Parts: sequence; C-alpha cells; structure tokens
Amino acid sequence: MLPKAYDPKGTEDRIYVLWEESGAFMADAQSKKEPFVISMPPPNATGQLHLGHAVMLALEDIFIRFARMQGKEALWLPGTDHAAIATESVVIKKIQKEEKIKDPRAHYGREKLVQKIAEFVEQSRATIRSQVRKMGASCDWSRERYTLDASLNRCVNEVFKKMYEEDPKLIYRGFRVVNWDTALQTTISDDEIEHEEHEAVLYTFEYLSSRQTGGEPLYVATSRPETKLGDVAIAVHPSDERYQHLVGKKFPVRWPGGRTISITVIADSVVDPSFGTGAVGVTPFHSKIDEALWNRHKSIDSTEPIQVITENGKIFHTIEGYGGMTVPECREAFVEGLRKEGRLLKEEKYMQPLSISYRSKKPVEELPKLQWFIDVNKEAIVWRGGKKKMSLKQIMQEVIRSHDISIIPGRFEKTYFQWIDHLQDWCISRQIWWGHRVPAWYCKKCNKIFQATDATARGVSLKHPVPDYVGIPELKKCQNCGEKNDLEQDSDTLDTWFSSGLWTWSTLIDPALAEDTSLSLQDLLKKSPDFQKFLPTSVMETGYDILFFWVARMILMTTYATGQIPFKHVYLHGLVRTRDGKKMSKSDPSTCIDPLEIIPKYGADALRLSMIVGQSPGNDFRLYEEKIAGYRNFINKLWNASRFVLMQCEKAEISPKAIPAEFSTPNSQLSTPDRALLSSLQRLVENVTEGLKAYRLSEVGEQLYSFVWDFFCNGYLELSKGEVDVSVRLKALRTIVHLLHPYCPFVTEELWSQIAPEGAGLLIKEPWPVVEEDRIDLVPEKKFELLINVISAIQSLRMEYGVPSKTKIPAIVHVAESDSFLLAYSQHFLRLANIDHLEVVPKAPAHKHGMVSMFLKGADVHLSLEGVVDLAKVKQNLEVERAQLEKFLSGVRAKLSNEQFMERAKPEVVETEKQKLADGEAKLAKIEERLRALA
RNA sequence: GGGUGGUUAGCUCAGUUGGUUGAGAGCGUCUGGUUUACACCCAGAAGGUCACAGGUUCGACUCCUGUACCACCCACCA
Repeated sequence: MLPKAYDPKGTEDRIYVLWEESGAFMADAQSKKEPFVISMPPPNATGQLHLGHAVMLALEDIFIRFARMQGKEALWLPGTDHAAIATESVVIKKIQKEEKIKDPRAHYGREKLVQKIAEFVEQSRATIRSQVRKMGASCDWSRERYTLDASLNRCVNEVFKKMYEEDPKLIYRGFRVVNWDTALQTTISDDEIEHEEHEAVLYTFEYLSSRQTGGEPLYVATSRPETKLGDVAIAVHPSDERYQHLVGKKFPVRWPGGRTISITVIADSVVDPSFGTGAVGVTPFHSKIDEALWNRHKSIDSTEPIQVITENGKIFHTIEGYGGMTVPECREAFVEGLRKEGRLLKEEKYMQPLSISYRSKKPVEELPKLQWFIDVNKEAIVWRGGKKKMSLKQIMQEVIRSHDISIIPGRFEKTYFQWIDHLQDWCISRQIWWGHRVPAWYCKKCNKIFQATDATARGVSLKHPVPDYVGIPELKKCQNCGEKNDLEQDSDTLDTWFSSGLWTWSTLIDPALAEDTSLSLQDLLKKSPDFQKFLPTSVMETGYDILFFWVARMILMTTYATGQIPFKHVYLHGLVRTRDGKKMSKSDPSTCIDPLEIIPKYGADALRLSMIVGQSPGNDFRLYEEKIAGYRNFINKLWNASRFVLMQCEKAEISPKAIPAEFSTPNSQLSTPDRALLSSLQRLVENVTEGLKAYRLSEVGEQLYSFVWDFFCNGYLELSKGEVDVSVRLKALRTIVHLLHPYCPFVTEELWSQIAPEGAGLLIKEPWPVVEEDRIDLVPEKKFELLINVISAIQSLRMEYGVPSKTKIPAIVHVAESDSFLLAYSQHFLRLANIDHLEVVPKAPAHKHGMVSMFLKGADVHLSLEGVVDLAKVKQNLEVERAQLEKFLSGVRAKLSNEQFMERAKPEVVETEKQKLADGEAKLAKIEERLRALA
C-alpha cells in the first residue's frame, strides 16, 4: 500500500537513476524519426543552480518530454559555459581572500592561474550537473559539452579564421575607442554596459577668451572637464549663429597646469544648440561620439588626439600639471585652476547617464585601444543562394523578418530589430586569461610594424603587427618565413559570447573528427552525424534578458559559419521575482528562493508547476513559498486519487497489472459517469496536445490541474465510491499521468509503476495519448454535470438555510426530461448531500410550507425544511433573485428588440440570446409563483 | 529622447481570433464538516462599474486613440 502522502525526497533521485539507466535521455543520430532538439543554455561553470536555471530546465524538460512521447527523436543537449570574465574574477577574488595574495595574476602568471581556474571550474561543473538532475531534466548526458572542450575550441578557431580571411574581412584588428573596465582591466562590449542616471556636476567655463573670439568669450559645458586636456576641437551646430564666425578657425588654448592644446572650431549637426552653451569640446580618445565626430572632420586639421587617461584610471604622466593623478583628483585640480584664473562660469547639478560595467558594476572609461572586432556592416556573405552579398547585420534581420526564426512572444521581434539598428562592430578581444585565446600568431622573426594604421598616422607610438598566422593551433606556422617555433600567440582571449554564439552547432561536432586537423570546417560539419541530424535545433528557450547577448549572437555566428539558422523558435521566459516584485539578488540571499532548498521540502514537481502555471512568456512573475506549497498539494492530490483507485482495485481483487492498456468495452455497456469521464478525457487529450504544440504551457497546466482536482477527484471519484468496476477509472488515470508527465515527471513515473499494465516500460518512453473520437459523447457529460450541479445545489441550500450537516432531509428534484439516471444514483445523493430520501419527479411539485428551491438549468431542486427554515429569509432571497433576474432579462430584451442587433449579429448569437430570454422567463415565473405562495 | 510591457476579487495572476449560462483560478477571508484516498482534505459563501477618457461596433476586459501611474529595455544632450 502506498503511503498517505507523496514523498518526493524518497522518490525523485531513485526515479532519475531509473530514467538515466534506461537510456531514455539518449538521442539517436541514425534514427529516421523527426528530430526535436533543444540546446540547453549552458549555466556558468562557476555557479550554483538558481531559480533562473530552474525555470529554464522546467520549460525545456516539458518541451522535450512531450516531443519524446510524441515519437520524435528528442535531443536535449546539456553543458556548461566557461563564462570568461565572470569566472576569472570569481576565482581571482577567491584567491585574494583565501590565499591573501594581492595580485594573483602577477603572482601566479598566466599558465598557473589558468590551471587554478580550471581546477575550480571542474569542481563546480560537477555541482551543476547534480543540480540539473535534481530538477528532473531529461537531457542527454552522453553528449554533455563544455565551451572549452577541444572540439568547441576548434570551432572557435575555425570561425575566427574564416571571418578573418573573408573578403572583405569580417574580423579585423583596429585602434579605436572602446569600453574599458578599469576594475577588471579589460575591454567590454557595448552590451555589457548598463546606463544609470547619476547625479553629476556640469561645469561651464571659458574655453576661448574674448580676445580670441573677437567678441564674447566662448564657454563650454561639460561634466568631465579633465578630458578637455585631450581636446582637438570645439564643435557647434552648423546653423548656430552665435558661433558662425569662428567655424574653421584654429586657436591655441592654454589650460591651468601648463598644457597648451590646439583646437579648431568645427560645425556638426549632432551638436544640440540648446544644451549647455551649444559648444562642445571634442575629445576623440575618450569618447566614441567624439571619435566619430572627429573622424568626420579631421581632414581640416592635422592635430593629433592624445590619450589623457590610462588603463588604470590615472592621468598620463606626460600631461603637464596632472600626470599621475587619479581622474577625480585631476578634475578637482583642473576646476580649481580654472576658478583661480577666473574662467569658471558656473557649476550646476544635473542628472547624467553614466556607463557602468555589467560585470564589475564600476564606471566604464572610454579609451583608445588596439583590439579585435567583428565587422557587422561589410557585405561579404552570400545567404541562402541570394544574388547580393549581405552583411552579418542584414542576415540577422533577414532570418527574423522571413520568420525562418520566430520569437515567442512576438513583440520581442521589434526589440530585436531595434537592437540591430543600433548595432556597431563587436569588440571581441578581452584582456583576461580565462577563455579561448585569440587564434592569431605573430612571428617573432619577421614581425614587422605595419604601416599607416589610424593610430600611427596620428603619431601615436603603437606596435600594430598583423598576425602571420590565424587559425587552428595545430597548423600554426608563419606564412611569411615558414618558421614554426618562433610564433607567439596573441595574448588576449575572446569575448565569452563568441564561443557561446556557436553553441547550438559546435556541440554537435563529432569530437573525434575534430581532432583531425586535415579536415576543413566544411568537412567536419558534413561528417558529424549529430550536426547533420540535429541542426537547426527546434526551440531556443531562455530568459529575455539575454536576447541580445546570446540569442542574437547565436543567430549571427551560426548563420555565418554554417549557412543555417541555429533554431526555429525562440521562447523567451520572464524573470523570477520575489513576492514584492523585486529582483532576486545574489548579494541579498534573504530575497532569494533557493531551488535546492525547495526541492527537498516540496519536491521538484511542485517547484516546476509553480513556475509554469500562471506565467506567460516574456513577462516576469513572482514566486513565493505558498505558491509552491499549493502545487505540492496538487501533486499530493493526484497521489491520493491514484491511491484511492488502487484501493478500489484491491477491494475488487483485481490487479492493475492485469488490466490491459487497450480498453475495448463499448460505450453502450458503460455507466453514464464512466462515459462522461471518458468523453471529457478525450477533449482534455486534444486540448493538452494542441496547447503544448503551441507552447501554451500555462493554460494547459491549468486545464490539467482543474481536470484532475475538480472533475476527476471531486466529481467523478466522489461519485464512484462503492462502484465496483474500476477499469474505466484506471484507464483514465493512466491517461492522466501520461498527460501530466511532462509537467511533473517524478510523481507520474512513480504512479505509473503502480498502475501500468503488465509488461509496460517506463512512462518517460510511453507514447503520447491519442484522441479516441468514438468516446466523445456530450450527452453523458451533460447528464453527469447536471448530477453534480444538483448535489451542489442541495448543499448550497442547506448552508444558506443553516441546516446542520448531520440532519438528514428529504429532497425533491424536478427534472425537465424524465430520466432514470438521477434515480439510479440516488444512493450517492444520500451520501454526498446528506439526503434521507430522494424523489425525482417529471412535474413541478406543488408548493409546500417550508419548501426552499433552487432553479437550475435542466432541473429544479426542492428541499422541505419545515420547521427549520425562516420564511422571511426565503422570501427575501427570492426577491433578491427576482431583482437580479429581471435586470438581466431587461438587458436581453433590449438586445432582442434592437433591430440592428437582429440584423447584424450572427444567427447563432441571436439564437442563444433568445434561449437566454426563454430560460430566464421560465425561471422568473417559478420565482414569482413561489413568492405568491409565500405571500 | 525612443521603445516595450503592466494596470482584472484583499494578494498573486489567467483570460489567442469582440457575443457558447449574466467576468475566471490559486492563495487569503468567512461559515460548516473526524463522509474509512487525501486536513497537503471536503462542502458552501462573500468579494470585481476588468486604471481613466474618448472612438469603432448591433455588441468591447478583448480592437483603435489619448491620459495617468508602475516596471523594464534601448539611446551619440557633451
């Protein structure tokens, strides 16, 4: 006998082992079945499983189990991400704290530090694996991948090389202003910047004196006066009359501290004449905007921009008066100098958008640096046999526009397009050590400094070597001098999203084949069975917060490298929030719900349901313990319903195993409740199947919940007590656990082991239920519903008039059509509604003193409560009911007397309105008659 | 500055092609229950002018426009 309450703790791990050992998770690349594929978004290799992962795992497991049961070749490929900057900074902090080493990079050196990080990652990957299992994720562990696997690294190198060798080049090395994280000492991409409103001071000061301008002095407003030490120009709006006479002129400007710069006044329409003084200093090396502005105008002047701020956030030692100061120190000293010289006009507070690093949460400096970039605008690629070459940006737009890839919910397509519109070349090199090292080698022997980069042209001393070899390490050899031993690899690593962008297909490369460096990338793809069978993947499911970071990058990298889309559908889930609607933050553990604490307490099944039902894609949702407890209760309800059916089997001395899967008893031999059950079950199968196909997970979950609890347990099973034939309810239960299996796999698998027919395998491998059309019959369903409604009406009347629950009373039910059905179930009435006598009559009974009634559709229920009932209350209730009904009827009448409604509304709508009127009037007549009798 | 989403019962949220019983669920509240599957339960009840204002329509929670508040995303006003 099963225990009274379901015990997830004692069940889940055991079931998971059964699944895993059964091979049910493993996909077969040789299969002829239609593939259904999900690449699991790889959790960071550092972390713990959190609720974001839990949502992702729950959703994807539902998709994959449904597909598997539907007979598709289901592959869910798991893995982990090396998470470059995130991991390196975690480990560095750890070393600083635990080993008291101030600068672990300097202390250990590259090789040793990378090794230490790798060791750390290896441990936490094991943790992640076990945590993913806890959620019940049915992924194919035999195909587990890691972004730093050799075969994935090969793909990274191959794609880098391919892009570099494209004509025109899609990967290039350039000296440009980039985002510099001074805390982490690395560049970051545009997407890794957060914009925050920040209170700042806007300083307005005299830039050109009245002597220089020949009139009013020229003032400039800025929040970063220290950068003015590196200005090369003053920009004004072309139609700004205040400055027309100065445009094109060149002036020397001497700053406090001794530095003199030379600036030219230029006119450009990006300048907003209404902000500040309408004149803005142009600092090409500390602002991307200024850099672009200066590039448009630099032909008029040969002044070279200079770098004022170093990588450490200090002022360059060559800057007169401020060398070595920090930025805030310099700002203060510079402003003080201006003040002393009487050049400071005003200081105002204002809200300034500040760039913060997504990684370190520290302000980002814009600095000029020599970095690697992916060019998103060069038209270099032929997409799908098109005639015109397209840019990466254009392909990214095209695949969404053509709906080769669809995004759920659809509104994110607009967001995606807007992001692409603003997309600029992607800086992919990082000055950290953990990750895929840039696959470019410089020959020490023939290394030359190449000509005319932008930087050298500006007189900045920079080594700007062009790599002698780009590609995969095994083949590295200088293409110029043929030297093999004297090659030095670029010291930078690649942005973590570069490799993540390849995830959907680099994971499908055959690792053994990837070792053969004689194969080209093309051959590798062609010869890898998984790649051939499983790309494109079916659905990419992830949080909307990484639409740009990851989803967009996968589209970019995959379309380019393979000529295919990475996935057909993108399903974006919302973010989990606290009860108060706040973000759960790692820094404040009290706000977090930890799935690893929830699972032992409530079970993974309950957690899964609580994150799926009631949520819609793309919208955030709140999760709190009571919600999870509610679904734990549901799981337990299902458990007990099954236990009950099993007990009935036992009583009937029938083993469930002996009842075959096929159920062939014709409808005509079944009772009305059994027919009603089978009929509504078919409609449930249909709704669930269609709903899951359309990714309407919440709606389907609700339907299953309501069917099990309301219809099956509270309706059907309650009524079935004492009925001997268990075969129909067992069949129904079997279907129910099939339908629920994707949502709550553990409890359903456990129940299946009890209720399955002899010889059945695991539920995970069972075929999905099909709709049995011949079982659909609405007549029994209607009858059954009436029965439930009548019982409910009796109970309602009893409560309303305060009949004690133990007091048995007689009931008369007046049914419109004479049918022995209700009478046949009289003993259940007696039990469920506490009735001592039931009379079913074809004619309305005469009113008796103390009679209370409820008029239902299809039946009227009368109780004789002589001596119990308060007549005044009966009368009052009837009057309230009459008033409501009259109000309703007047609305219906108004509709029906509206000519336009009669003309234009659909006939069936008119018909239902007429029916409403007829039913309502009949009911009204009954109420009035009763009121007359009471008068 | 541009964009997106939200505003439905005390709380958390569903509501997919505008009319199929006069607006739904869970939790909470109230009333009554040791009905031998389940108190992680059963029965019943109260509670909403579907943010506001217009418009389209015979008919709008559902479509359109505008307003307010909240949240989020993007952004070259230094």
